[in-house]
Amino acid sequence: MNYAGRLSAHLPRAKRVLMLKNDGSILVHSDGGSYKPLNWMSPPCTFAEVEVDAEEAAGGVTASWEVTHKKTSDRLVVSIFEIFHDSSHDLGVDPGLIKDGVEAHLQELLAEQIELVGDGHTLVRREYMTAIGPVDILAKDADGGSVAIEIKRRGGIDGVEQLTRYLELMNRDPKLAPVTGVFAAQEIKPQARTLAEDRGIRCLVLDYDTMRGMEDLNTLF
Amino acid sequence: MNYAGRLSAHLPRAKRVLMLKNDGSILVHSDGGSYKPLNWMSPPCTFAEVEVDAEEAAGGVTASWEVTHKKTSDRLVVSIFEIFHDSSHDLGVDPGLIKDGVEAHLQELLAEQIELVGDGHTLVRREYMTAIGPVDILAKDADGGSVAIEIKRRGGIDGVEQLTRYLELMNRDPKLAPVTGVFAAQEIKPQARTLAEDRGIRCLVLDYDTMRGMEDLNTLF
DNA sequence: GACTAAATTTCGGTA
DNA sequence: TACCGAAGTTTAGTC
Repeated sequence: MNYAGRLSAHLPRAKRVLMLKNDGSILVHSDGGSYKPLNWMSPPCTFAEVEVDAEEAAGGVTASWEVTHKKTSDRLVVSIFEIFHDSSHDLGVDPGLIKDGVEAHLQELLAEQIELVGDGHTLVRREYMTAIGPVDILAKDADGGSVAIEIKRRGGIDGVEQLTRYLELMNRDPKLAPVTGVFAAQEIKPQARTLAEDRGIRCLVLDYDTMRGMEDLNTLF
Repeated sequence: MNYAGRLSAHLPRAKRVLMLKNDGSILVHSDGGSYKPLNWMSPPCTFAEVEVDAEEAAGGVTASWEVTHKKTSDRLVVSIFEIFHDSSHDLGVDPGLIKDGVEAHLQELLAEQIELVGDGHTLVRREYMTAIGPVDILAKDADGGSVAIEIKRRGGIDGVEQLTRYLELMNRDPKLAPVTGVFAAQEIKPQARTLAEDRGIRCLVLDYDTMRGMEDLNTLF
């Protein structure tokens, strides 16, 4: 199997699972690893069975598939030696996945429990818009100073950079300045913490389960 | 189907393709989209068939699977209503994919053709280590000034941020300072270009095919 | 449609 | 093993 497109890749002959989807896309899976296939072609693409030339046939190839992307020039060529099993099914339209409990939920919880950021803090608003994008939470501290909060599930350097950009911009606005920053995440990487604290940004580790428990209490009483 | 772990997710009843790998992991695919499954459990994990209780059985559930992660508490519960087709195969160990032509190759080519950055430029070294990570290429310009080059396949804002961090640090080093920055990519997003130029970082669009052609010429002569 | 940021990211390399 | 950055990332949301 050979792929040519954004890179070139070759996959040696072996027993594999090929999944052909209804939109012409194809996945080539091995018996391990995570959900990422060894090789694939994303839709929109077209599937075509091509003639096997004499040389290939002599090498044991019984069929050859060519899957080409409709927009880019990406191309995947599959050489079939032997088919151990073949099965086709009509699946119909999928109702889709319902998710719950991602970053948005963390943001919601922290907005409700803004005192976790510090005593006397009050919520101004969630998704406070700036020229370069929305700040997750804007709050005020006990002294009335602005506090910009960036929330992440896992806090890395990129999140600190993002918050730094917001702070830089917001501090140019005389109605808001001075604005301090809080970097809140379920888990904060050491390098991100170092960078944040070096820039005067406070770090806050969030316990999702505890916060959810608090919410349940608030609902009860 | 219900997943509880890093988030909670529910997948309504529908006809789907379930792939059970040898390591106990499971993928749930629909008939469209890209290679990412609707739901899954990554290895290492254990697969177990559990008893169907009376209520579920009354609702049409014929089998129930529970896939649990071995380290985290992630759990995926699959309720089987009907099996349209079932097939099992031993795939053996996979030889794996051979890749060629990624960012590393771009870096290699630009190091060989460093004059593309500017007349009189010379290579100092690739993967120049700093305290916060390796700079892709360190070079010197015609006047002997240091030049830090960050290479990306597709140049976005995050790449500019990365280079900015390196430049900030390197300019504190009297042996290197002043260090100028070059942001090199096959494609540079307009917003990334604006940000880079605003910070005095030069942008350089690389033509992979041309550079590869040059390499072929260098190999010939 | 272009671009940004998140992802149950996964994957590979390095300290 | 932990951490960081790239990925043929994919995906979702916003402008």
